Amino acid sequence: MEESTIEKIYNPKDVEKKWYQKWKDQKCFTPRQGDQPAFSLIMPPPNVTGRLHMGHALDNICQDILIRYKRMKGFRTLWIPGVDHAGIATQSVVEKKLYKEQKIKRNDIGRDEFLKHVWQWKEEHMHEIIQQLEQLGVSCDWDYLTFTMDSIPNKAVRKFFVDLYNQGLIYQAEKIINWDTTLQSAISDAEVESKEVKGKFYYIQYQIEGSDDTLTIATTRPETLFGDTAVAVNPKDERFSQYIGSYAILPLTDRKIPIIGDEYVELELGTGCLKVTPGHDFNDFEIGKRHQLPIINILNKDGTFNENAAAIQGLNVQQGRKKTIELLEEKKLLIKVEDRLQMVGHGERSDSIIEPMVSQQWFLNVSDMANKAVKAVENSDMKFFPKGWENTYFSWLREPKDWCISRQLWWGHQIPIYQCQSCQHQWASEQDPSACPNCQASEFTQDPDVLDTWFSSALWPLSTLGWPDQETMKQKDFESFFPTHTLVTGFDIIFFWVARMMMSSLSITNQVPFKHTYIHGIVRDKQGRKMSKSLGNGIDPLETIDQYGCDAVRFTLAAGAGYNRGLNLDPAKIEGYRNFVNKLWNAFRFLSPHLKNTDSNQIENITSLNSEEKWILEELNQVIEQVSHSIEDYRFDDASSALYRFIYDQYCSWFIELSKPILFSDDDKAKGQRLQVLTLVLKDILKLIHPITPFVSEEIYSHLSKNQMLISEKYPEVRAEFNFPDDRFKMNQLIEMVTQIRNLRASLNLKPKDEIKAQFFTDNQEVAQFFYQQKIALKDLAGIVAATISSKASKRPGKSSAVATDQVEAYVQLEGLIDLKKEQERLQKKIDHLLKEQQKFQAKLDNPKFSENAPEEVINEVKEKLNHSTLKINSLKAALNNLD
RNA sequence: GGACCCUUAGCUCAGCUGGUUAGAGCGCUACCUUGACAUGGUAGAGGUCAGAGAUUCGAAUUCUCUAGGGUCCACCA
Repeated sequence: MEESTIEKIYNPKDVEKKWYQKWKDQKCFTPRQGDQPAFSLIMPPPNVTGRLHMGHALDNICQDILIRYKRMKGFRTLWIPGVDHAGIATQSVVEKKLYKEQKIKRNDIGRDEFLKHVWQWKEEHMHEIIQQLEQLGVSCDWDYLTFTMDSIPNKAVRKFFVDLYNQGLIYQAEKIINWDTTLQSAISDAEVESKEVKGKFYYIQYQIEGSDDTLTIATTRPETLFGDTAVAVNPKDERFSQYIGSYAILPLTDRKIPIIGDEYVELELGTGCLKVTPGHDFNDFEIGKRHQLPIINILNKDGTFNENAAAIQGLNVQQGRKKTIELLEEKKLLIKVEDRLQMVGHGERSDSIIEPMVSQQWFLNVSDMANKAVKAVENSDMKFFPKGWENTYFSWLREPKDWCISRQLWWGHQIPIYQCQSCQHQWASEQDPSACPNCQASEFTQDPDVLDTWFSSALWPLSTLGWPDQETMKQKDFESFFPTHTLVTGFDIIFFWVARMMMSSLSITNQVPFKHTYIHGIVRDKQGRKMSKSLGNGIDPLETIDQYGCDAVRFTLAAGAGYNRGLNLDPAKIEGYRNFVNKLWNAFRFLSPHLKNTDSNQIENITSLNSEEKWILEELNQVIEQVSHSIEDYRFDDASSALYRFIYDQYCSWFIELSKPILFSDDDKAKGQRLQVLTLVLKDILKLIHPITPFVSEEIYSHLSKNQMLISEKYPEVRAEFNFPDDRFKMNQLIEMVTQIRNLRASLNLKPKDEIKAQFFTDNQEVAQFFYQQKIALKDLAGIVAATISSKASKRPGKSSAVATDQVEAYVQLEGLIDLKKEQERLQKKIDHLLKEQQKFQAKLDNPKFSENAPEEVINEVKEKLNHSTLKINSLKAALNNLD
């Protein structure tokens, strides 16, 4: 034992710092050597720009629980941490900073110079996010720390890209894409969120060429008419089909555009006439393809109108719309305007309205990969927990669209496509080339675009283990650790990330990147609302750790993480678990003065154990079983609550309380034995709970075990020799009896200090003997002095209150204190309640259909219950009769 | 428009393949500074498991419908 004083209130701050440093220094997070099976995880890399939020905390804590558990189970564990370069986010942070501090825009200094600034920024800030991760207590192997733009990931990206290019799966094309006018880049379909926006439906009149007839067109985007190249009607529409083949005069311009027939147009929608803008609408683009319509681009990259929309050139979309309406009104071509709710695409990152635009981009054809990825889940090579999430996964992968992978940014993996300036040959290359492979000319240019950040993320399980560099793969032991075991993440990135890792890994290695995917819920506030800046309801994990301690936060998140979709976080909960951590601390604090030689992990003489000792060991077995199962099933909630109950109720409230008289007695033998049990159970508790609350458990353990750190201990297993069902039964009788007597005392308004005399009656010899041994406990816990135990044949005392379990009756004599009438009522009420129960069971058994159909187990169970309530009823009835 | 999920104590939630006297934490009430812990102890109140119907010997649990809430996907001009 250390001599230092043990504080009354557990103080997490110093403890956390101390142990994290020790674990790191002693390489506890590094996979151990040997031939044990491997277990590996990859950390979803947080953005280098970010600050950790509760979602990160939950995600990482679940992983840490798994890795600590498996490590203690003897696996060769590896958890690989990483940080994401987050193309868009980082580039804009640095852009803003440069402008703010030096009034420099990126175009002023050029690409290379700008990237130097970004790298510098990254060097300065990456450690911040790592430090935040460390505060969560994560036991990942920092030697494996990977940044998504490190040279190995870059090699991985280039190799994957070049292979796909050479297979013809990556291609360049002029297609309609989502254009983010703020970022001035293309983004993928997955990065567009539709949001409901209040808009208007404008009805515009078009003149038909060479006729007095007009067509009315309804649109939400009148300003795009400058890019229109047709009017479409449904050929089946009798109102308009006659016009197909004629031309309409496009208002505000001098152009005439064909009126075409296309099945896509719906009869009931709008006016039944559709303006077709192939350059700025996904559907119109398709219609345009079918009818070989020309494409007119009317927007600049920043979202203002260009010369093709001369009347509104230079205006942004909002202004352009207003101006267009004014012009139409002047010409009396605007028939009417209606309010309308519509879904409009917004950029995930920038939140600005996405403009569909036709542009030259790189695409990846994912059909085959997606197919493989679907099959891998269908045949359970990879399993989702909870299973339901595979639907989300399938829905994305079963209708794959080509992935737009190029981004008009500077920060990211530059596309490894080169073009020769003399022969125009285009090729993809894993290394920076020195000459054109076609004509050997040394003048060539690299495609300026970078790849979607998710393209490198898709390779994360491979690149973090060194792929494709053979040397590094060996050094990182790719062989052992790939495929990884479990991916832990949120459902919001099932298709962004999970699906894409599956696709790339299957395509490269023919193996799944991980065998399980555990999807946890989204952390929300107490009322179930998303945490957001605008609502101001965010809970910062680091502040919370500062306030309550890391273990309390970890336990709270673990207790909330199961198979649910949301985790509503209430600070009151964290406080509650802070108290629980303190409870554990105080259990240790109570024991510590009694502990001398605590390094023993043995019970010297199992046969000499008494019933309560056997009971706690039996209960220990139960909790070991339950916690292990729950963690393996990703039911961290079940694991936490099993531990909570065992520690709080079984260990602290009963076992420690029952141990007090022995520890304060002079019976050295009994004391020694009891301490062995107390210590063994406490040590197992610490081992069991360590994955969830690593700090407090390690701290306490350091007082109990001199040589070994808890993090490297072996996880408890169920011990066959601790199987004591009979003692469990006896102990439960005692617990029930004590509880009932306390209840009786409360109903009689007795003060805690008031002592009572009791007579027990039972025909169960075992229980009788046990109660006899527990005289002191009965005094301490129920305030009973002078108890006697006799058989049920004996005469019951008069003027007494009584309580009963199914085995034991207790009569409490309280001369003068008992109001006979009240007591009668109390007993009658109990009896009535039990009678109802009894009738229910009896009715079941009397029902012939029940006994015919129900399995024997169930029937026996009901019989047993009937028997219990009958026994109790008889006891209480006797007590009632005995009252007067 | 499709798909999925939720509705159990005042609050936040467990309740697995149908058989419990329907549970936990917080909150609440009463009493307690008993030599680990007031970040504590003991006891208690509180639920016709959203509603209706069906299957069954038996439904919080399975099925159908209704009402309310949520999430994701979708190009409805």
